[in-house]
Amino acid sequence: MKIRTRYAPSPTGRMHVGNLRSALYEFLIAKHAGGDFMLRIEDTDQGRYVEGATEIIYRTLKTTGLIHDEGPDKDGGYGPYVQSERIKTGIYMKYAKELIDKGEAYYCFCDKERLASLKTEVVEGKEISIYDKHCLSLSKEEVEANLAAGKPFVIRQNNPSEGSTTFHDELYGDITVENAELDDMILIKSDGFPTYNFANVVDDHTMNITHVVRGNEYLSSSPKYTRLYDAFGWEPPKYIHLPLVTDENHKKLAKRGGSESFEGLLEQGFLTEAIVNFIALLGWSPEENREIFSLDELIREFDYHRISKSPAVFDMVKLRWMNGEYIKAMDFDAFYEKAEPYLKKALTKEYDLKKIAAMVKTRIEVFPDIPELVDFFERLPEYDTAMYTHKKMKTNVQSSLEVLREVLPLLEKQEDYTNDALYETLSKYVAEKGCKNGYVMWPIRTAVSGKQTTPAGATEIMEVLGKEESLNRIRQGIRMLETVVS
RNA sequence: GGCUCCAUGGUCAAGCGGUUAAGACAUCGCCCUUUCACGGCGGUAACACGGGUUCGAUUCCCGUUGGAGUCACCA
Repeated sequence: MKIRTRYAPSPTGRMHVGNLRSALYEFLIAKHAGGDFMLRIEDTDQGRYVEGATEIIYRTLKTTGLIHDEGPDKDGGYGPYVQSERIKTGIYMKYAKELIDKGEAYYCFCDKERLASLKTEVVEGKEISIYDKHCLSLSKEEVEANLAAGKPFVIRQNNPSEGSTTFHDELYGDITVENAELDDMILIKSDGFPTYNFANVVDDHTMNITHVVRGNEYLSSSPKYTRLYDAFGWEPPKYIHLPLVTDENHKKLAKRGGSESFEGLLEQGFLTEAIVNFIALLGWSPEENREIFSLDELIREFDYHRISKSPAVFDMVKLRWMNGEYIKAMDFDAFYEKAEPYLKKALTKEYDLKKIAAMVKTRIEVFPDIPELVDFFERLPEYDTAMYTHKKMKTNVQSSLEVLREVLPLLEKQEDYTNDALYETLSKYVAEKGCKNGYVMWPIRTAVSGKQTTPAGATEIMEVLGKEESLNRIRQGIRMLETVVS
C-alpha cells in the first residue's frame, strides 16, 4: 500500500520550527517509501486565522523543497484540501450525525455559565473540568424541542466511563488510558464548525492518510481519536508521534525573539538548507555517522524507526556552526549575493567588496556577522596602544614604534601596492632585521585596522585600503605611540 | 493535582546483554599561521538512583527521583 502522509497546519502566523520539522518528517517518511505527501489547511478556528498565513505556508514548503503531491493548489482527487471549504460540503455534520445515530455522540445545550460551574479544580492557573454528560440524558423530544427553538448547541463525543482504550504508536508502542479519563470532547462547535480533533479524524480517514505524523503533544489526546475511529468502525492509521523540540530550558519551544520561527531564522541570516539539515537531526539520527545532509540525501536515509523518543533541545550554537559549514561550502557567487547587502551596510567607500567577501567567507557563521568583521575598513576604530603589545610576537609599544617608523618610508616608496608585493617588501625587511614575521606584521596590522581580530593579514588589508589610507593609518599609529613612549 | 510520555557528557546523539561507552557542537590545551579565524592534533566530560532477571546489565522488568507534555466551543 502506498504511504500517504499529510502536513496539516493552521494558518495562524509564521512557521514554527516545530511545525516545520513535522512537515519535514512527514515529507521524508512519504518520499523515502515512494509515497505521497499532502498539504491540508486546517482553518476551522476563525478567531485565530491570520491574513497571509496561508501564503507563508506555501512559500515555506516551496523554499525548503518540501513539495507536496496534493493540496489546495494540486488536486489529487481527495479535495477540497482546505477545511473551511470542506465544511461547506457538509461532511463534518454528516459524520457527526452518524455518530449521534449510533449513540456515540450527542447534542449538548449547556451554556457557558453551566460549564463554568463545572470547573472544579485550578492547577497552575488552568481550570480543569470534565464534562458531566448532563445533556446525554436529554430525551429525543427535548433535543428536538431545543433544536426547533434555535437553541445554540454543540455535539459531543460520548465516551464510555468504564474500561480502557489502547492505541498503538509506531515509536512509543501501545498506550492505554482509562476511559474515565476521557472527556466528552466537542466535535462540532456552536458556530457549526468542527473542532480540530474531529475534522482531523474525518479528513485523515476520508483522504486516505496511512501515517499520521504529529507532535508529541497529541499523544495524550490520541485515545480520544481512537475512540472516534472505533465509533465509526474505521481502521485507524499508523501513528508516529514525534519527540518535542524544546528550548534551552527544556520547555516546549515557544516565542523566543523570533528564532522559534523559520522566517525569524532566515532574518537572522541562516540558510534554508542549514535549517532543514539541522532540524532533521532534532530527534532523528542516520545509521551512518554523518551530519551534513541535503534534502535528497535525507530522503534516501530517512528511516522513521530511527526517530528518538526523548525531547531535543533546539541548540542555536550548533545551528550556527552548521550554517557556517554551509557557508564555507557555498560557491562564491552564491555567497556573494547573500553577503553583499551586509557588506554594503558596513561599507560605503569604494572598496573591492568581492575581495572582502572572500576574506570573510570562512570566518562567519551567519551573514549578520559580517558588518562588525569588516567595519574597520570604513573607518579606523578608536583603539588602545596596549594592543601593540603581544607576548607571543614579543612586541611592545617601543618595538612597534620602531618598526612602524622604519617601515613607513619603505611603504611610501612602494609602487606596486598589492598583497604579494607588499608581503615581499615586508619579508625583506624582516629578513634584514632578523626577527620573526609577527614582530613586524603585528604592529602594522594593528595600526592599519585598529582591531584585535581581522579577517585577513596586514598586507591583504593594506591592499584593500589602498596606499593613501593605509599610510595615513600607520602615521596615526606612530603619532599615538610617540605620545605614549615620550 | 490526575493522566501520559521520557531519562547516555552542558547540548545533539550512537548503542539495541559481554564495547577501552562512538561521533558532532560547545569547552580547554597544543601545533600551524601575517594576530584572530580556518585547519590539524589532543584533553576534560555521560549511562539519575534502588531493587530484581541473568554467568553477565547502559541495554530487559519493577519501583524511586527528576524532567516534559496534556487536561479549551486552540490547533
